[in-house]
Amino acid sequence: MAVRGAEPGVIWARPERAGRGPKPAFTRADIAAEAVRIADAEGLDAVSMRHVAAGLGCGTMSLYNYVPRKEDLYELMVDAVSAEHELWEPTGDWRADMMRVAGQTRELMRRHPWLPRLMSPVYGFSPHALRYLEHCLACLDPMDASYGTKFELIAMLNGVVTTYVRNEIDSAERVRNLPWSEEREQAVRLAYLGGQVASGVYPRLAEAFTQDAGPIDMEAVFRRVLERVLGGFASS
Amino acid sequence: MAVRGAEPGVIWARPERAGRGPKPAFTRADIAAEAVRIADAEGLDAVSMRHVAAGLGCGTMSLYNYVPRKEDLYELMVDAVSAEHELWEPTGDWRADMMRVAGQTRELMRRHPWLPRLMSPVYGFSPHALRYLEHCLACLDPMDASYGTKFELIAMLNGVVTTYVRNEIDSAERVRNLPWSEEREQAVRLAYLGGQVASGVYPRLAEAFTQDAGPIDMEAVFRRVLERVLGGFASS
DNA sequence: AGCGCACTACGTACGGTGTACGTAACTAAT
DNA sequence: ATTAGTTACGTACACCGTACGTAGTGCGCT
Repeated sequence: MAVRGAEPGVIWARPERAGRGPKPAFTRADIAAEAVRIADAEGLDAVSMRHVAAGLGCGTMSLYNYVPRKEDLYELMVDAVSAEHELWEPTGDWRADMMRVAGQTRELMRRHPWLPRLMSPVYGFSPHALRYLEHCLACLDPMDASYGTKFELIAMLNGVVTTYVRNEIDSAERVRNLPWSEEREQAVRLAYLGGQVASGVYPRLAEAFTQDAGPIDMEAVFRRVLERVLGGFASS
Repeated sequence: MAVRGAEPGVIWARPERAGRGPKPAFTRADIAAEAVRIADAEGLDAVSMRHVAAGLGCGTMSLYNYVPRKEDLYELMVDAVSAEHELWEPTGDWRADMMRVAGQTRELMRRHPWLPRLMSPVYGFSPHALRYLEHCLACLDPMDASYGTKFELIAMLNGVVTTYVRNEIDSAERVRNLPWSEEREQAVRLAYLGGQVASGVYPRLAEAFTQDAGPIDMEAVFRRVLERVLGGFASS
């Protein structure tokens, strides 16, 4: 009888293929690809064990031979798309390089809108994540700082990008999924907000809302915020 | 017959009490408090409509009179604990004040470890969130910047704190929940990581791991990172 | 005063989820 | 050839969110 999930931790630690029984019908890559396909097409919530198994053309429980828990399936997915990170020869300008890294991460998340929800530093040690980390460190070679500081910078940058893109995506998705129209939703929200602000309890918010009427250039905000973060690290 | 969820958006827009029928048995605050109690005691996953209803001593479906969708229950929870934010008279030193805000947010999230998972800027307009925002703006009065920049700063700070605390909590929770021992888990992870790093494909990672042997002072890291972010905004 | 209606309350039911467990087929090592 | 470890997968369980129907309640209007 199989060990059935008694093994600890990291899925990457166990060999993909055990020597003994009949040869597996799928690779981890197959499974990850199918899960990613589903998530891209129908959203993360559509990624269920049954659904993925059906997509692969096998029984639901067969999946558990490859993936001990659903969490591990998520980990496979994150690793799979992390492979899309394009790596390049560092230019020597670490700030520019890190900006480029951030931009790529952002593009990655836009291609796979479910990524931010799964991004957690706990998943930080998959093979492709290691490649990515090494690449970041290479870009940071010219930076005069300890590895500790560099890790802080990388974690920070990832965190900021994740948070930022998550906002973008979540609001967009929420608007798309709601049954009533976007205008109706926005009208209700604005009416409520206006009412609250008009109460006089929030004078600064009130002032800000009369002031900031124009639409905001998200692209510019993104770049500016990142520049600031990098600036914070450069000065030290 | 009741309207049954055909109303759009924000739960805060609809009045807590309608004039017509029998008076509701609970307030939103009651419901939020119960949900928070459960989440604190048994984790966010234990917060189900059935569970909350049982805790309140009413039928499951009765909850839907107060809370159109589960997402709104989450929104109530976030607002409820946001009330714990202590507000003070700004000191005039906006960097110090914002550091204090961040520290409080962190404490809040440690008291309610499920908070980071629910924190999303989409929930940014609950009554207590507005209070919090106004307070931040008050702290930022001495800062020479547009409201746009100030909002960017606040969002950024929240994002960083959330990301940071989420790491702390998620890793802790993961370790606590796993059936095998922490040492075994860490041993497996380290063995795997060591093997990967020893392959020679990640020279910088290898160097970093031989170097950074000591335990890291999370408190110091937290403060340092925040200082950097604030520094990035101060210089502009 | 009394009618009607908007509201509360709540049981039932449906379609979904993750996954524990039992069983049968298969193959590599002994 | 035997056997032990693996793969495959169907069944079953305990949960989830919530659509819907129905009964009771009391405010607002006529």
